Amino acid sequence: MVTLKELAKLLNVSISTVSKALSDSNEIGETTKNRVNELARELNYKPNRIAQQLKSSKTMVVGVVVPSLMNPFFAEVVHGIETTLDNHNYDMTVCISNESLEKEQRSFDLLSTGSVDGFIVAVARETQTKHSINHFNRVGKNTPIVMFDRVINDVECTKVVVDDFQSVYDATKYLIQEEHRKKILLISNIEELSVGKYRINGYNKAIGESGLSPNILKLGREKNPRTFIYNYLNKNPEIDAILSIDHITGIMALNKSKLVGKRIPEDISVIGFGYEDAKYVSSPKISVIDQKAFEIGQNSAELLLNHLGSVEKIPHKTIMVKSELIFNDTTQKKA
Amino acid sequence: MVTLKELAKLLNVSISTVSKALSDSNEIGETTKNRVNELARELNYKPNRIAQQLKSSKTMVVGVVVPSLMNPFFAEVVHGIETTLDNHNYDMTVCISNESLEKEQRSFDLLSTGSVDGFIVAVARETQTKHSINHFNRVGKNTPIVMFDRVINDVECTKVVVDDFQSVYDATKYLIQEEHRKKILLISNIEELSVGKYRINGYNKAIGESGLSPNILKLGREKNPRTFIYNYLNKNPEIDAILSIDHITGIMALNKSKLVGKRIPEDISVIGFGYEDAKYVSSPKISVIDQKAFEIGQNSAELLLNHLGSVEKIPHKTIMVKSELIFNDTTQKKA
DNA sequence: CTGTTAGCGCGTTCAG
DNA sequence: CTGAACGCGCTAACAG
Repeated sequence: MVTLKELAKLLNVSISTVSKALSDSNEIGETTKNRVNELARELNYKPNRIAQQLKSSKTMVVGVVVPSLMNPFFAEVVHGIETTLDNHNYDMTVCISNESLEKEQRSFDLLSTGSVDGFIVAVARETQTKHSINHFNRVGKNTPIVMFDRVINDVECTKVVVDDFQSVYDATKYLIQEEHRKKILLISNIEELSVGKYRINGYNKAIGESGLSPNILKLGREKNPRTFIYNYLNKNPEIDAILSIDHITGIMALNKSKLVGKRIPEDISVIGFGYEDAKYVSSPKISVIDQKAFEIGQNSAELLLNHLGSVEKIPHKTIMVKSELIFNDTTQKKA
Repeated sequence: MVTLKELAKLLNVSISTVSKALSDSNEIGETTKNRVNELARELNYKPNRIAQQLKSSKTMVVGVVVPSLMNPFFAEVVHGIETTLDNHNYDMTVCISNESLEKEQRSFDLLSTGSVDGFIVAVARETQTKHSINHFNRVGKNTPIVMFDRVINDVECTKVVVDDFQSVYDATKYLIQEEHRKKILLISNIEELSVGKYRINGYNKAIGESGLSPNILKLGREKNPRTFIYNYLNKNPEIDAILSIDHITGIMALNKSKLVGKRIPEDISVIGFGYEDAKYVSSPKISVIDQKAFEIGQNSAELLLNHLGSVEKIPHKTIMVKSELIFNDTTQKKA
């Protein structure tokens, strides 16, 4: 790596002259600037970012800590984050917590020692169930944190949440009022997460308001979710609508509905959750509550950059990204 | 952020004494060590990584440049990379090229100026079609590069490739010899990528050896691939097996086969490509050529770490990660 | 217009 | 056993 020092030596000028010349300071004469710039280009000089970071105590790097990248929702959020960060010349260090509290803590503690200017995080399952928040508070004192989707209310920081309650409430209402469904099954494998609870609450409220009775199938970490769903549908043929609150069980339920001989959407409506791409792998194309993952990522990054850009402390706020009920071919109303 | 200097001041000792005490140097007396360690813990002292990096000219960070994270194959590879890096206390900076040459170049040039110790990359589509390799050579002189999956032969670096040709050849042979299929359709949306071409070659060789005639459906960037597939299957009812060489069209074809009234796997066998999780969203569970994406990531990271760990130059090599034909429920042979 | 000096935070000689 | 001094590469205040 060629450094300022080398350039200075070769040109018989001082280091700071070179530095100033390269940053086009008006303290330096045209001729010297030209000499410097030419040699720099010739030798392909690039300032060492680490040294700049040490000097400025800014890294232009954001730490992104997510539970998984194999979950398409998180993958898309990260894509949104990257897009916005790139527009502002920031890089991102990605850590995958694997839903582990310990890993999440380690990532925060390591990166917070100068490696990043801020964090964007969706907290791990274990962190949420154990309600462990020390690492956030420890780090958050010096480094801004933005939480998205999986947030912890007790941590004071900026948050980007999904309208979990409302979106499921609305979808349930739709099934009741527009499609006149009577036996609506809610299906889930994330009932222990905060977002899962909000979504279930939305369902329960809508069901309660209509005098119907709830049917909830909680799969959790069930080993054979598909068999489980199949058996349930077989034993409960009166089910006339299925609403999934995660990105996978909706498609499973759709497939199993066909197997038990239901016509879709005539006999049974299906609404999935999470991301629009689900329609590519489902048949018929599944209708979904689209969480707008990309936007969530963009918003998270923008809010963080606001904090990084301003000198004084900005008050923390919580913004909500509205989901959209997208009608494809598993509901009676079509696109 | 608390620094060595602050600790030194509070304890009335010199900075270097604190530094040595914290690294448990035997130059320092027990009592001093204890005093230092206690205060350090109390004030939650953590060494500034940027300063360490500048000093050591090692960052313990790897740059990972991939075309996309929404493609589950790349998401899983990145997961594998992260797992291995984490075991060795490395972090990763992830850049998404979005298949753009310009973005890929920018990532390489920026990160190579001290930010990372090495790179792992799957080259962008545009880079591959334009065969632009200057940025790799420029950076590769000082910083080791590992390419995976989408590699460029002319660049001298370590490579991790998939047995694209062989895996598709074997799967085709299987369909011919074990299942006695006569009209095997190859379906693809990546025929312009190098890996796509290798896979098609594997198919053609197996077909040719058996005296059958090839049937290839190239979807490219087709807007309505599903309709396209449906129409094709309708017009060609003699098709008795489908082999997809990407991670998505196999599931589409499976769904459409059911729609045209085929029994699976009695009337028609389906083999998908890419990742085993595909079975969760397909019904019946799709049989696949599993690319071992996680292993590819692990291997890439390990090879890079070898280079980073050794002082002298290690010769570049190319390793191949073997895929596995996984039998689920869309082939006559079952798991 | 150019150079000297200092310092970001750390680790590591070398002197005492 | 402890401290002073230096340098990693860069920027910026301050002299000249």
